[in-house]
Order: sequence, then C-alpha cells, then structure tokens
Amino acid sequence: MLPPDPAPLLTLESAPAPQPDAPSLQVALPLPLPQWFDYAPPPGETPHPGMVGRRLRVPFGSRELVGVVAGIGRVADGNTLRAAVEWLDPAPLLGGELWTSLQWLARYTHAPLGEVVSTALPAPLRRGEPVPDTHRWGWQLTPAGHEHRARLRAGTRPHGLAGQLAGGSLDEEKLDEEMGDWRSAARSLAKRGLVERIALEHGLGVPVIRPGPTPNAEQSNAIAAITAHARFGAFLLDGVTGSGKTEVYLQAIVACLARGRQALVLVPEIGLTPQTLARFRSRLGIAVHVLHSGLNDNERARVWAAATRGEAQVIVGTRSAVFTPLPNAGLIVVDEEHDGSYKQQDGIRYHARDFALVRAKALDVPVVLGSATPSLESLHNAHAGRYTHLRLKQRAGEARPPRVRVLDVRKRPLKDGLSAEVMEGIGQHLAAGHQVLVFKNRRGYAPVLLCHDCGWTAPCKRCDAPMTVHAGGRRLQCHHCGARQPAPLACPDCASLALQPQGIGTERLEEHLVEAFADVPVIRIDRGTTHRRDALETQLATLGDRAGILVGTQILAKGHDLPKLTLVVVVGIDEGLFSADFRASEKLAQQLIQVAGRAGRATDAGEVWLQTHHPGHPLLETLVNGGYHAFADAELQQREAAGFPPFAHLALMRAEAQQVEHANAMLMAVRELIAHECPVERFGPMPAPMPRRAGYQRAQLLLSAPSRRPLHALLDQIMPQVYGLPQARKVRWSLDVDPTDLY
DNA sequence: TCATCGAGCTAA
DNA sequence: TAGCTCGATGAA
Repeated sequence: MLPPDPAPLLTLESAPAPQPDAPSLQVALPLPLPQWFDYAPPPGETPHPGMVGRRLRVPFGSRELVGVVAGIGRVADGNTLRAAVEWLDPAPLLGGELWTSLQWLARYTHAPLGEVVSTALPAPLRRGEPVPDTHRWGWQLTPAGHEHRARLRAGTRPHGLAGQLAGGSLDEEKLDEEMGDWRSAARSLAKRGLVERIALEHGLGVPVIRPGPTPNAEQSNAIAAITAHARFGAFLLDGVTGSGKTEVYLQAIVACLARGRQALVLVPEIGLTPQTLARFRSRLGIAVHVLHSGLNDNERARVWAAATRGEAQVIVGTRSAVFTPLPNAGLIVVDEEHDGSYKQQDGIRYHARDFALVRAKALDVPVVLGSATPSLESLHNAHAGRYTHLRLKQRAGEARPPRVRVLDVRKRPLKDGLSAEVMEGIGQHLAAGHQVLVFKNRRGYAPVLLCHDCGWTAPCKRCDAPMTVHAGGRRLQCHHCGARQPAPLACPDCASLALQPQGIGTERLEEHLVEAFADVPVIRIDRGTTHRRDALETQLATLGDRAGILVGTQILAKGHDLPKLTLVVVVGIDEGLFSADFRASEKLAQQLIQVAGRAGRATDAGEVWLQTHHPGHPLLETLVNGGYHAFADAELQQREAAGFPPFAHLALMRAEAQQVEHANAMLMAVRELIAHECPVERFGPMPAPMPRRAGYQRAQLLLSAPSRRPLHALLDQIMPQVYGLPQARKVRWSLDVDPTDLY
C-alpha cells in the first residue's frame, strides 16, 4: 500500500517555494534539443550573472545531468523551478574568449550550446569531475628522515635516495634523471615514515631556445611578417614540401614565448610524429603539451587544466585541441591546413581550421595556416586579401624539386597493376641503393571480387557498395560499415569457380613486389598494418637507409623524412579523376603533390612517375606542367562557374532511417518550412551518393547560397522548428554547415 | 494475468 | 538523448 500522502515530503525536499517572476539559471544541457532549461540555484542562493559559465549538476526527469549556466533569466509567475543539486566549479569554468567562441560555434553550426560545450570539454570535465591538479610531485625527508638518514646502510638505494634529498626536496622528473630505480626505495622509506611525497608549485618554465638553421630570405620574410605585430592577422604560409614551414612556425613560437604568451599548434591526425615533437621540444627548450587521440581522458583533462591555468605554454594537438583554453594566447598555427581530418564528421560538425581563425580573431592574435597544397578556400581568402599570402617557393638546403613523368599505360600489359617500365625503373633505383615508394590510395588486396563468368561482384549486405578483398583473397570486408565475411569459393549466382579479385590494392602490389624483388625488404604501410601511432615509426626504422620498397596509402604521403627515397610511383589514380564529388579533384591534386614531395628530400634528385590510362586528363596536365597553383587557379574558376564553394556556401541536411520514405518525408517537411521566395537554393530531398549504409537508407537536402548571410538567416529561422517536426522522430538526422563531403 | 515490445512524448 | 507511459500482442 502507498503511504497516505507523500506530497508534503516531496515539496520539502525539492525546489524552494515558488515566487512570482523569479530569476532563474538558464542551463545548457548536453541534449539534442534547441532550448535551455531554467533552474533555481542550489538552495539558499539567488541567480547572479557571476554564475554564468559555471558547471552544475541538475535533476532532469528521473536522472541527473551536468550542465553549464548559459544565462540568467526570469520565469513567469507560478512556474515552479527545480533546484540545481550542486555547483561543480567554485568559479566559472568557461569564461572569456573560449566561452564567447563556443557560443559563436553553437550559432554557426546551429547546434545546441550544451552539445557544443560537451564536445569542447575533456570527458572527465563533461562528466562533472573537478579540474584536475597540474602540480608536479616531489619527495622530501621527514624530520624523522633527517634524523635517521645517517643510520641507513651505506651503498643501498634507500641510503642513496635519502642522501639526494638531504639538501632539500626534489621533483620526480629530476629523480628519474639522477637515479635509476628510486621509486621502490622511496616506497620503502615512505613506509617507515622517513620520506614523504609532496606537491610542488608548477611555476612557469623558462624557454631555453636553441638556435636552428639560418632561415633563407623567403623564410625570414615570412617570420618577420608574422612576428611584426602581436594583434590578429591571418597568414597563409604557402610553401612547397621541404621549404621549411616548420622552421617558420618555430621562430614564430619563439617570438610568442619571448612575449610570455601561449602558442597553440594544430596538426592533422597523422602529422603528429615523435620526430616533430622532439624537434619542438629541443628547439624551444620548454615543456610541449600534447593532445591527440592516443591520450586517455585524464591526460587530456590535465593538459586542459594546465592550459586554462596558463601553465602550458606550447600546446600541440589534433582537431579537438582547438578547444584548448588560452587565457594568455599569443599565436595559433594550423599545420597542413588543407587536411580533411580537421573537419569533424559526426556530432558537432565543426572545422578546426575555421574555428581556429575565429578564436584567433577573438583572442586578437596572429594565426598561421601552413600547407604545401593550400585548400581552395584558403587560397581564395588569400586572393581576396583576407589572408596575408606568404610564399615559400624554394626547397631548403640543396634539395631540388622532383622530376615528374606521366606514364601512359594504355594498351600496355600490366602485371598486378604495374607496367614493365615501372618495374624496370624500380629495379634501377634499388640497384643504386635507393628507396622506392609505391603509392596507391586504396587498401586491401584488390577492390572487388568479380565472377569472370557472370559478372557478379560481392556486395555488402548493409551498404550499397561492393566488399573489398582482404587477407590475400580469403576474406571480404566492407570499408563503409566494417562488415567482414569469408570470401565465397564459388559464385553465389552462377556457381562458377572463376572468381577473381579485380583491381589492385596495396596487398596485391606488395605480393607482386616481394616476388619480383626478393633481395630487398618490401614494407607495406596502410591502416591495416599500422593501427598504432608509433607502428609507422618502427616500420620505417627497420628499413633505415637500406635499399627497399615501401608500399602504402595516404599515411605515407606526409611528414616523414625519407632521405634515401628517390622514386615515387603512383598507381591507380584513374578512379579519382572521375569522381562525382566536387572536392575530389582538389583532394587528388593535394595527394599527388604531397606524395611527390616524398621524393628526393636530400641531395639525390627525386623522380615521380604517375601511371595512368588518361595521360591527357586536364587535371594531370595542369598539375604536371603548371604545378599546384596552376591547378588551383583552374579549379577555382570551375568552382565559380559551377557555383560551388568557396563561391557558394552550403549546408547539408542528412537523414537516415530503416525506410527511405521516412528519411524523405523528414527532409520534405524541412523543405516545406522554407518560404517560396527565400533566396537560398534547395536541392533534394535526394538519395545520398551512397544510398544505403550499415543497413540505413540515406537521403539528403542541400542548401546553397552565394553568401553566408541568407543561408544562416534561413537556418536561424527553420532550425528551432526542425527539432519539433513529427517526421524527425522517425529518422536520425544531422545538419552539416560547410560540409566538406557530400556523401 | 502478466510480461514484453515499440511508439510517442517530455524533460525546466 | 533517455526514461517513462500507454496500448497492443502473446503465452501460460
């Protein structure tokens, strides 16, 4: 039986008595809902503007959530507010520039502020944990330790450690340097109460700058331009591979540190190599804080904490590092700014490069975008005078640009995808003791399994895509949903045994090269062989300076110094020449230039061979004869003519559901929210380029406008309604402002 | 009669 | 989003 009347008990425990027109805390919660929620502060407090930016735990339905106070509001008479459970920060966690910029990002992406905040914060802070300590740990002798020190047996580790500490406390880093295994000694002494672990003040590191190579004239110009003024300015550092962009970054950071300011460096996911970090650390002589996907949550939170306290002076990180608080900012660098990994493709679809620009503007500090193959957006901005265009046209040192050859393989017999001419070339370079890179932008043994008798290809059951042959032909794998299955022995359609892998992947290239060049190492490098961050380093290290062959995909296109590499062979670019996506040419051109840049970095002249069935394709001709900038100019003209970015601004709404009708109905309802005379063009609802993925039917609605203003005005108007659409309940949908891929 | 499942709704 | 209610269905 129920207790007679539970009501009085409940009112006692919940919110304070309702007041007419009471002030409230407007709380942003991590939910896909467009509105904020009103709460009373914890009992005994009144809402106050100083509470904005503080995290708090609030009751929500039958559970509790962590939210951030976004504003102070008033609720109408008679509305009972629930009270927040507790504050999670004594002072606002989010304030100043980062808070303003996150609010901007929420408006720009038309995403709920609560979700933006929650993607910006490291997981522990998102969960409501306190900002972690950043102090270093040290050890000191206790008074008892001072007394007993002399009585410890001489020659033992405890004796040695106690001796080290006799002069005062030492931090753990120092102990690591000075003694081998001091930790077990410390533990045993601590147990006897002779030593204790203490927290040491962090204190700012003093940079010990080591001089680098003397910059050439172009580099000096760039450095001077960037460091000339400490206010906001956007610089496009447009420098060919090997022209020493990193040196420019380093000198700009040195100038930033000299003013006592923080520097943030963004790098693409695969650009963050131990070598780069080692170079930063040794040149700057200061702790470099690193943020990448390999860190665990607590480590990320610690770097965030160190940054927000101003203790982290140099932060290097991938995409999400753009959310690092910089109370004392002096410089932001975005390396390889054209790289696609800066765009987040799920959740809050932000572009870290673009957000870095917004932050630099708000922080009033310079921002440097560096690339050998700048994005067309950035080139366009440079042409329009919004960025200062800094060119580095010379390779640093003696290295000369590689010679490019387009190999027409029409009607030439290809053996496992390689022509006789290519094999001969590889042989010559190997004989000279050099290294060769065979680049193919596709993983797997061969793309598809084809029945030679009836033309059947193995489709993925859940996607509209063929499966890819892996493991030497024994397994099929879908690159879109990850599904795996053993390869069939006979054709499921006609029972023929004539199943053949069609097309060439890295695995098959590797197999062929191993056979043909048995006396040199052949190393395959792609996501299949290189899951771990340092695996690539290890693999490259095993090759060293010996003659040998590298077979690989994208990961090999960047960053690594391979001084012995003199020949780059690119195979299988033909698929990329005829892709439907408007950004495909740009990506292909960037990839070709990047991988070509691997050749001949040291004194040996490099060669790049492009094996193609379309030697006359305009993209290849422009690229080979005029270089990247000729290509970019031509491509920009085409984009302008076709009304594509950067001459148009896009927003793409995607919807997926088990049944196409649901997805289409939702997008149709969205389309109907748009007034007839609205200047924004609408395309769709139409099937996504891959209409089925992982069992979901996918459709999309593309919005396009010649400038940002009408597009955002439209989104501002319709988005609040979209959340409430009944058709939206049956689908998974998302809005992508400035999509980079239309798939 | 009870348990289970899915759709629809709502949260301050 | 997640947790809840409500109604339909089905097995014992």
